[in-house]
Amino acid sequence: MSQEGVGIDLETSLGYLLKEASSALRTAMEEVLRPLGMSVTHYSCLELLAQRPGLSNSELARGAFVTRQTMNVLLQALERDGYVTRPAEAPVGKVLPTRLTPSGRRSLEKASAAVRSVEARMLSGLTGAEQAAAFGALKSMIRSLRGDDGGTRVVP
Amino acid sequence: MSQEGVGIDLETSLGYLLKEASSALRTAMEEVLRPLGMSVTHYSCLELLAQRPGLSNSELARGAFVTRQTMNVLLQALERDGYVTRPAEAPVGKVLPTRLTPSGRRSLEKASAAVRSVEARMLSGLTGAEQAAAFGALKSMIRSLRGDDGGTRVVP
DNA sequence: GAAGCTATGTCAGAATCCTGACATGAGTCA
DNA sequence: TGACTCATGTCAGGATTCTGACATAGCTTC
Repeated sequence: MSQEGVGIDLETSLGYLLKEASSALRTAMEEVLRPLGMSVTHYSCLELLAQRPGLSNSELARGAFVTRQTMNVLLQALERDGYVTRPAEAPVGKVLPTRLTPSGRRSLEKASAAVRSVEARMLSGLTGAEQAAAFGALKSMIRSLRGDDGGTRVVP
Repeated sequence: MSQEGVGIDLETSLGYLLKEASSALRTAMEEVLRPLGMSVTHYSCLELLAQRPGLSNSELARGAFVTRQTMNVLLQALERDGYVTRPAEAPVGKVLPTRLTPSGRRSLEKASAAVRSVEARMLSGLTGAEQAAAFGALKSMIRSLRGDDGGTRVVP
């Protein structure tokens, strides 16, 4: 069957499959994070800070694939609840380096374990070689879509 | 370096890479669709209808990864602008089968060509074998995340 | 036939996220 | 030094999407 020349064949489109996989992953993450009272963006922010302490608001936003404004309101809430800290004044420029508090680190631990189990389930049907191949393919797709090979990356 | 046992290593996480690739694809699609006055969901709806005429509102929502309510407001706008048609009364049950109008089909043609070029660019650095491997890996991930192998699929 | 379950279309309200805009600080170049 | 460009943090408004809820239709089971 396929298509008669017009349109994109959704059954064989890697783009559609990419969206489908990403959607399924997000749904699965939401399911395990909801009992912890945490959203995906919420978790992403904490995980980023655990690996790169001192990240700025804008860098966190890029790393979590949201805008600066969205990350800003999230950070204000996290700061109010005592999960992260930001200096009152910027040590240099306008950048406010953010750090996890012990409370934030504790909160992240449970969430991270939950997300790790989701990722393990996602990869359960793949061999190590297949995972490596998928990794390389995704890297290539991102590079091609972005146009340039360089660019600012929060997670290189 | 990597991680000291805690958390997910974002540099090697396939989940993070999946989100990154999906985000890059969405951004690229938005860029080419904006000049046509079309959003990604807008385009997805039209493309789905071109391949599966008579799809219902709920089925379109599942295929475009949004809720029924979101697709409903979109369909009302598309119907008002003459891109799709729905019968005033359901021929059977409550399901209203939706179809593209000639105007909608014309509108889709340009958008589809633009999206096709984005997908081609995305895959430009991959061989056919690599694309096939990525396809299989993504299929496996989706199957594992969903838990069951069956389930209702709009695009099988 | 009646009861129960699921799925659909739709409405209303709320939460989320983004676009636009502004002032400020750092780096670059003449 | 001064002008220019770029990035950052932040505020306000608006657009988009989701959650919750309702009535209804079909299917299954008794």
